Amino acid sequence: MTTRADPRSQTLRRIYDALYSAYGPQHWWPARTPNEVVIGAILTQNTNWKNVERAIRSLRAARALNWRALHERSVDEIAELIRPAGTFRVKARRLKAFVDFLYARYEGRLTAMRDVPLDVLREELLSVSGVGPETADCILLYALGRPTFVVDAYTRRMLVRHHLAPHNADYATIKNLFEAALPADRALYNEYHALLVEVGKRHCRMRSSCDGCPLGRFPHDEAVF
DNA sequence: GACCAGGCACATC
DNA sequence: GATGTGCATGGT
Repeated sequence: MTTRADPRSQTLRRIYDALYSAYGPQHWWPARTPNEVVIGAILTQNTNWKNVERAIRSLRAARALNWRALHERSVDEIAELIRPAGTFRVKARRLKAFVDFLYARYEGRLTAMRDVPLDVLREELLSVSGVGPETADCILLYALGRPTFVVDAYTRRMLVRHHLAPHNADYATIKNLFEAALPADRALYNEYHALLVEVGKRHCRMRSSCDGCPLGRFPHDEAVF
């Protein structure tokens, strides 16, 4: 069991401070509305965010960037609109699965989820086809404002590089590492994840280097991913 | 032309 | 229950 007194917890808090000092507030998630957050969370699966933006613009131009439209349109129609996001047939099915769930359980409104306990809601989201742990946590944190830590590929890389987790640590283990180290604060979880993406994009992907990385003073390997 | 990007479901062992 | 594979675009 990890506790807040665990040296690793202290390191995770120091890493947050270092990232925040270096980059400042990130103003995440990059979406205009909670609905867009959910749609973006599904579209960004294994996909560069720029391609997601194209797909979201396409949906908006077709007046399909809302639950009613997605509920009424066919999977094939949605697929054509989101083509730039890649794996578009799969993602069209997943958007459809989510909107079907939203209508079946919450009258087609995210706001109707307001009074559902976090753990219950998380399980419900995970039961939707196409919503795995990361997508569920993105929805909970960024669309619904719930304090749940989002673990993505950058988060995992950072932890492995800095010897804070083994490369094969599963999602729940990594999530618990952060949640044990930090108070259950929505704004803090939001900012930390966003900062990890920023440092990851700059320093922790293929052909990037550790030069100038704000985490340089923390023990790490300069591995290439 | 190869490789990668803010995962997930499904098949198979 | 661990591991492998398909999905498919646009950028580098």
